[in-house]
Order: sequence, then structure tokens, then C-alpha cells
Amino acid sequence: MGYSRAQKVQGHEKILDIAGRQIKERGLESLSIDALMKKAGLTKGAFYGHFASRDELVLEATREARKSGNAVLNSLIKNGVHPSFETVIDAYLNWQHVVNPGYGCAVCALAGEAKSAPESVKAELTDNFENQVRFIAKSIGGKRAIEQARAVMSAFIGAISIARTLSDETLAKSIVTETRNLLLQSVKTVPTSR
Amino acid sequence: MGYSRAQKVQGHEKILDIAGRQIKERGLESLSIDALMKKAGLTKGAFYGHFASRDELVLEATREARKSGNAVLNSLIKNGVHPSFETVIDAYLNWQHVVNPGYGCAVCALAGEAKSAPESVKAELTDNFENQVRFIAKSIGGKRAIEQARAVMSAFIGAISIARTLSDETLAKSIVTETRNLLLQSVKTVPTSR
DNA sequence: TGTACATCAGTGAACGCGCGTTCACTGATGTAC
DNA sequence: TGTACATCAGTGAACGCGCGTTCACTGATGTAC
Repeated sequence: MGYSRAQKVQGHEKILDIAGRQIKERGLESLSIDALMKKAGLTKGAFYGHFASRDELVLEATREARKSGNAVLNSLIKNGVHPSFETVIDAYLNWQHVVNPGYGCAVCALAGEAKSAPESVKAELTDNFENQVRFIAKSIGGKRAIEQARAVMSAFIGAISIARTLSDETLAKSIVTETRNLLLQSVKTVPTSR
Repeated sequence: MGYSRAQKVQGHEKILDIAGRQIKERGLESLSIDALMKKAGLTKGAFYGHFASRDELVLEATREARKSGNAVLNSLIKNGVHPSFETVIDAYLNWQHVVNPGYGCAVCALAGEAKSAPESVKAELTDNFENQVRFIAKSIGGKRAIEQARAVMSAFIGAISIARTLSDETLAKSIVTETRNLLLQSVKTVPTSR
């Protein structure tokens, strides 16, 4: 057959992209090397030319999952804007995020099962969590912004996670809006001096 | 060998008890029939005298997991007391709950991975969720108590889940206390007429 | 109450399957001259 | 620029392992007389 170096890089990215979304959609354990490689247009034998083991893949996919996460929030973070608390809430707490875990927040999608994941995966998620917390804190302001933002981020995660689990869609939707209400009531934002 | 009917019932309960706690500790997928039966003091061949399939076990274990869940909250619910909102918060948001998933809330432990679980498991978790919501609502009072309680319950779940996932214990602990603060600030309780 | 038989909870070997991993091989790509 | 060889990305068969499930068998329990 014969494949160029450029093709390998492309393939590597494709594998990670697919894996990153899939672990958010179906969980870390769902990642089957055979199925993954087929989706990437390769055979499973080629896998070990890309990763040393399945465990290594899982870690890298968790990192990749951050990139494909919550496009709205990510673009806000990248652009360095100083959003309002309401903007942040709307970027996170929306029905699209519930229905589309593959393109949503990795912490949220993996929080439940990462309990028993390798420490490296937990560390990545912790870093991802804190990164988002810092951004949320900016929209809150004041001395205890970071601490408050952690509670807000937790509430985000709880709302999206449980909304995805409940078997009643009406109920799930109300979770999202009620969490929105609760957060708007509880957090008093402090205007910053820019 | 030879075993009495009474022994079978005892064995059945033992299997379910172990399974119920284990799925909360290590996840639905972690349930291995061989390992489970060994822990119950039996061999795996006996499993199918108790359950039709692994899937059936998972569903029944999810139900059982409700019973072994959050002893403090459960005892409050059973006794039909009318607790204060603060009591409810303390019963759910504490470090023991983070560290001891096996004896904690099933919804919380399974929310993350039940996404891809059978509908029957989701239905059980939904029912469990709503049951706890009703109890929380009693401690809040007022017209929108149920709706607020759903957001509170979500925040509980998010806090415990993420606290279990983070690789930094200090951070995890602060999540719990900050969520406590946030909830106390946001929810205005309404005294009921009893 | 005692005997004889049927029941059935549990055993442990066996089966099939999917999965992660390995490896000898292929053939175009990339390189050295 | 052209030729000759080395490199290396990918192939696909094979392997070992664990797991869910089945089943012929065992022997005390439970029952019928």
C-alpha cells in the first residue's frame, strides 16, 4: 500500500478527534480500538503505530475532548472577552449541551465515570475544570469570585449530567432552566474596573 | 452439597447488596459475575439461578443501590420528619458522602454513566431523583418548592460527582463547602404551617 | 415418625465471543548517491 | 534528474485472556406416603 508521513499526521488527528467525541458520548470504556480505527478509515493493526496502548489513547482522547468541548464557551475563553455572568450561564446551560455531549464540556461528560480512571485522566479533568472556573470567575468578580465560580461550575455539571440521565425530557429541560434561575439568584456579580 | 431455600434467599440478598454498593463504587460496567459471586461466597454457575442475565442484575442492583444510599437522608425520609433546609444540605453535602460512594446516593454515583444504560435503569434513577426532590422540597416550602428542589438536587449531584473526580483533595473539599454556601444564599425557605 | 423419592441450589468445566495486543509482511514514500 | 535502497504506515491473521452464558452433574433439602 504505502502511506505518506502527512497522511499519518492526518490519520492521527482523525483518530483523536473521533475518540475525543466518543468518550464524551458513550464513555471511556466504550472506546473499542477496532471500531475506532474503522471509523478513522484504517485497520486496528495500525493503532499501535499511533499509540503505545489503549490507556495512552484514553488519556490523549481526554485532552482532545477539551478542544471539541462547548464551542460557545471555548470561543469566549479564546477571545479573551469579559462576558457577563448571564452570558456564561447561557453558554453552558442550554439544551444543545444536554443533547450533544460529543461537542460539549469534557469535565461534564466524564465526571461520572472518571472516578475509577487513571490519575492522569483525573489530573487532565481537574485542569480543565479549573480553567473553566477561572473564566466563570471573571464574569462574577469580587474577592471570592474563584470560590463561587467553583460552586457554579459544579452546579453546571450536575444540571447537564442529570438532565442527560433522566428518562423524562420535560423534567430534564426544567432542570436546566431551574438551575439557571437558582444561579442567577444566588450569585451577586461585582462589576470590575476592567 | 445441598442448600436450603432459606439459604438461597440469604444468598440472593447478599449478591444484591454487594452489587448495589459496587456499581456505586466502581460503575455499572465494573460488575463482573465471577467476582461478584465469589464475594457472595458462591461460584459463578449459581448466578443464573438468581438472575436471568447480567442486564437483569444491573437493573436490580440499581434498585438495591437506593436502599444502601445516603443513610442520613434515607432515615430522615423514612421517619417522615420535616427537616430544615440546612439539615438536608448537611445530610447530602458532606465529605463522607464524597469518599463513600457505596453507601451514598445512587443517582449521584450513576448519573455520569447511566447516559448509555438501558431505559429501565434510567427510569429507576429518575424515580429515585424525584423521590429525593420531593423530600428536599418539603424543607424549602412555598409555591415553587419542587422546581427549586430539582435545581438543588442537581447542584448536590454536581458537587459530589466532581469532588470525587478531582485529583486535588483540597479543591474537592472546597467544592463541597462552596456549594453549601451557594445554596444557602440562593434558596429562601418558606416556613410551612405544618 | 420413618422411609423413599423428587426437587433444586450450587458446582465447575466448557463454549463462544470480543477485545487488546503482536507480528511477519507489503508496497509506496522518502532519501542517498 | 534518475536510479536503488531503506524506511515505515498500514494490513490482516493470530494469540491469549476475561467474560457472560450453558449444562451435566451432585447431594442435601423438602415432600409424599
